[in-house]
Amino acid sequence: MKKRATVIDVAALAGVGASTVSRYLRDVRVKPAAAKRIREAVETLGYELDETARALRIGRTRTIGVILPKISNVFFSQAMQLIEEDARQRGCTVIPLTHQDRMSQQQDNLAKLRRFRADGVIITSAPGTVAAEVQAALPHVPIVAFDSFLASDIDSVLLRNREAARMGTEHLLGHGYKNIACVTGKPEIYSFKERITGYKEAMASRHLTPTIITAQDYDQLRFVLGVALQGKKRPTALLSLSDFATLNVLMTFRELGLKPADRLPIIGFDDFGFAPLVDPPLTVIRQPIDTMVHYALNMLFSRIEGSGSKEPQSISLPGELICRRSCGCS
Amino acid sequence: MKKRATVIDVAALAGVGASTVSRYLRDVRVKPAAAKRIREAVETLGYELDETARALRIGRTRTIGVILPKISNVFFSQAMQLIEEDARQRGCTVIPLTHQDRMSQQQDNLAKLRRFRADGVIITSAPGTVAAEVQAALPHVPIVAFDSFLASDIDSVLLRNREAARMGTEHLLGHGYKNIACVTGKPEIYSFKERITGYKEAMASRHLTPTIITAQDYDQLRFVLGVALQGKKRPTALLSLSDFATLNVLMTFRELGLKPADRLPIIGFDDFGFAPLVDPPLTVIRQPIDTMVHYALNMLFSRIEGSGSKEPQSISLPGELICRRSCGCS
DNA sequence: CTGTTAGCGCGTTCAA
DNA sequence: TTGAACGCGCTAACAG
Repeated sequence: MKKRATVIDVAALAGVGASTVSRYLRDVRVKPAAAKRIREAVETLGYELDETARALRIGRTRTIGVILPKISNVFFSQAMQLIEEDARQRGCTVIPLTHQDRMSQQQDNLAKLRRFRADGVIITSAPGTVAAEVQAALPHVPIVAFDSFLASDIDSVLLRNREAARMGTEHLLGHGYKNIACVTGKPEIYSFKERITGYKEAMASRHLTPTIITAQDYDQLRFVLGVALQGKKRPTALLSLSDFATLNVLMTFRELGLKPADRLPIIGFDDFGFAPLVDPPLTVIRQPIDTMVHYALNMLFSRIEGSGSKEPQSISLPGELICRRSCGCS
Repeated sequence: MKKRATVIDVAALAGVGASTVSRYLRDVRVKPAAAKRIREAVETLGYELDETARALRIGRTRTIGVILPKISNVFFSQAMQLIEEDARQRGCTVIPLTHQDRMSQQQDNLAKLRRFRADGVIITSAPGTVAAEVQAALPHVPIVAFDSFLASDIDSVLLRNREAARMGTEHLLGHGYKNIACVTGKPEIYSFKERITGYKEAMASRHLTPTIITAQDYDQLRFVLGVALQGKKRPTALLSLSDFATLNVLMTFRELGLKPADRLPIIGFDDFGFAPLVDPPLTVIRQPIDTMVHYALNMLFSRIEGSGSKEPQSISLPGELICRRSCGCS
């Protein structure tokens, strides 16, 4: 079991000093003859840079942390995929950490990133998060909030949640539905809160009373939905704030034995593979995930590289209404 | 901008030696009085261990790499979620690296894990992978193959793919369908290859001719499917080897304007949220993802801790047929 | 049980 | 341009 080669071994074999090897590895000018010998030495020894040693020395780990509620979720798994690809192209690795909407777990995540000296972090914060605490937990580490907002002095990129929810609600109103209910899990989550506001705004503009159907967990949500859909003042259309909420609505339709024709018109958030395949095909509000990730990483890396120590900015992108038939359009 | 505290700072403030602090941090016995002073010093200085320095010193990073085709995929995103949770409980962090079924990208991933000194790796290898190369790329690093097989001397955990595909096919045969076609993307992927074999075995046992409907990318698959479903000798039932393939089959049904009643009976792999909601509800073969992840991490960590330097083992778990209606069951 | 000391592998002075 | 020497923050060996 021979040990792995170090710069010193390479230096010895190439007949140069260790620092010359170091320079060569970092693309600093080195005399061509030396460079050639070093290259050969690296080759024969199978030398490979040790990132942990480099990290200790220069204080940068080439690692970014991603704190999010859950990876197994269409929206976040797509975001993670894009983040990983982007980070890879920049020579960085990604550390995903989930908090499952629990503050204590988010604190653990922050502490872990501190110990691992992440160069930057992207965070979709848990409900109840205090911006200052996050800031304090990661001193001098660039942070960008993703799909959530922390404070005006922290970069963020998100969907124009209120506007998107208003758009969806108004589309339904345009079809003549009045008694539109809004269904969502965990209404204390930032983006849901915003969407609820947008929905209420749209309802208020027509002097209609908003109805929020919600529950802490999804089993309970299904129960509440069942009750609401069979009640006397049952809604005539639904705005669902997430793919998961939509799934539960459709499950409830099914459990209630509602035929496609008898199902309530519905618009959901997030476009996912099976949206066109349910009956009737689902009208959704799509989030521009790729653009969101793109902006988020650009902002993060420009902070990390210190190049742009400009004003913190908050980028918000519009949702796109993808009309299929569940909203009442033909 | 004050610098972060180090063990030395803590030691000085507590009036002890640096190694005592180190011992305290690692839960090695320290005199209670000293422990108390150290605890206070840590508190007032806001000291936090530097994992990069520790990693350099002890040669372990408390990090495991996960190489997989793509995160945005129901199966893998669920697996990643479970891996992250499990690793967190063991005090480790996870580095996900995707290869998108490309060998060159997989090589890059392996090299990256080598530079970052990952303590272990879980890999769903790209088609064409040579076990020895992976082995050589990560000398002395425990590896476990997940949802793929590398070599008999490398731990692995996978679905009993052949058996599962046979079971699905036989279920369809039991309903009286003869001309069953198997649809899949990238048939060179390990688990698909195995499933194809299982399908063929089942067909052969009844002296029936197998038909594989496949294509390199999914747009093309949809085209091929369209042709196959309208041809003269069109199949009377379908076995779909992945959720993504199933999605494309259903899309094709839709593009062809087939009414639910006219759709071919189908059994798919992977149970996903919307499976019960398509029309007719989808019969699927569920993979026990949680159990698979559980075994994989147990094996990996027992190698990392060196406790069990026992024989390499290959664990294979049965799939579960979840009968809904798309298979012809009522 | 504790403190002192010597590196882990690298990048970075600084003098040559 | 280059090499020697030092130190990033931590743990392990050793002597007390």
